[in-house]
Amino acid sequence: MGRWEPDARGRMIAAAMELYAERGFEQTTAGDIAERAGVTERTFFRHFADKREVLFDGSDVMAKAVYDAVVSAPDGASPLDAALAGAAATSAFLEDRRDHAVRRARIVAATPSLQERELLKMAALTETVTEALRSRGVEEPAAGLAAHGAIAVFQVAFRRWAAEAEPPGFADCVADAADSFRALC
Amino acid sequence: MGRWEPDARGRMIAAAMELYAERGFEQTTAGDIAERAGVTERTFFRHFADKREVLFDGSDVMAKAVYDAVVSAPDGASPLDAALAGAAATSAFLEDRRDHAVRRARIVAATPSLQERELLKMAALTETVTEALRSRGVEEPAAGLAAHGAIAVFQVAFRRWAAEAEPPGFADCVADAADSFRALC
DNA sequence: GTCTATAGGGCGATAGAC
DNA sequence: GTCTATCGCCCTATAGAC
Repeated sequence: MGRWEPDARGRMIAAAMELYAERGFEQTTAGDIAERAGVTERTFFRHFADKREVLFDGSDVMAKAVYDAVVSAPDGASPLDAALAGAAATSAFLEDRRDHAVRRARIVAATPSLQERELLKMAALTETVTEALRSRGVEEPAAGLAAHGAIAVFQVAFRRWAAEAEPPGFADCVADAADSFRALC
Repeated sequence: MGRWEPDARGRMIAAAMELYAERGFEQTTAGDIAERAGVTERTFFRHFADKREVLFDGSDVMAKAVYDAVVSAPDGASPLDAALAGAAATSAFLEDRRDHAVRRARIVAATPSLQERELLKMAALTETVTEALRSRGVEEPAAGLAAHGAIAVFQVAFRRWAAEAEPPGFADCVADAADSFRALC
């Protein structure tokens, strides 16, 4: 056992989730989070660029997995199918954490400033999928449009998965949303 | 002529565009903008909720036009076609202001925090289109997915229209992007 | 760790329009 | 007189600099 309690980062994330849920994002100061986590305010800002970022830990790990899933989709897959393979890959990060995902989504939905950050991450993910498609030889504008479509499918799937009392698995929600998307055209 | 110069709001918007372009968003304080516009910092914040919002004046007027266009699309139009009518309606706000739109887009693209706000407006616009589709009797998830598709088409169309040296009209860019989108499925 | 500039909210005073 | 825009000063928290 070292000089500090272990997992300061995890404690800060947990403390932030609690406080944002209890009293709201704006009513929570960085100092409040640090205090509950047993660190100084300065330590909080060394781990997280800003107060929002604490709710987006690990989003680049998921982005990497999405990229790999798109790149390694079957050779014959259409641009849309390859992009949708990326959407499906997110289920590994959500399937067994529904409670946490729903609580987090509730906090984000209640706070415009957190929605903005979430949308920026989604836009970055769209860019990631676009890049992965281009590495498969897909040209613009098809690459960008297929990526946007896959992200829309993901969002619609997540909303249903979070809202329903007894939802099917997340992967099934993605598959259903993908079918609805294909039916559009 | 009264005590104050008229159109303080317009002067603040112009001053902000200039300063954000000259020295960047972060390097510009609200006081700088206010000073150049001949008002106090406090007046700036009375007109705009925050430093970002000054670049999004009139976005709700456009949202209203988009809503109306979707609602009044032909009776037989598919959900996607109705949503795309909304995307086409934005051309009235852009067609004759390419220079301004491009300068503004350049500033936004250079600043993550402005991108976040832009994405929030786009998400709100997606919600607007979704609502308009629902008022036409379109059910979820088709409404949300068609709305996302139309917004993607808009964004792809805008990017091309802004990037090309001698682009066709914005309406043509939307039509071309819509064709590419339909080809996805 | 300390120090500081800036964002952005609260509030009362003031000056004009009506 | 009322209503509204602007001002000026006070405040705290964020987040960057040192």
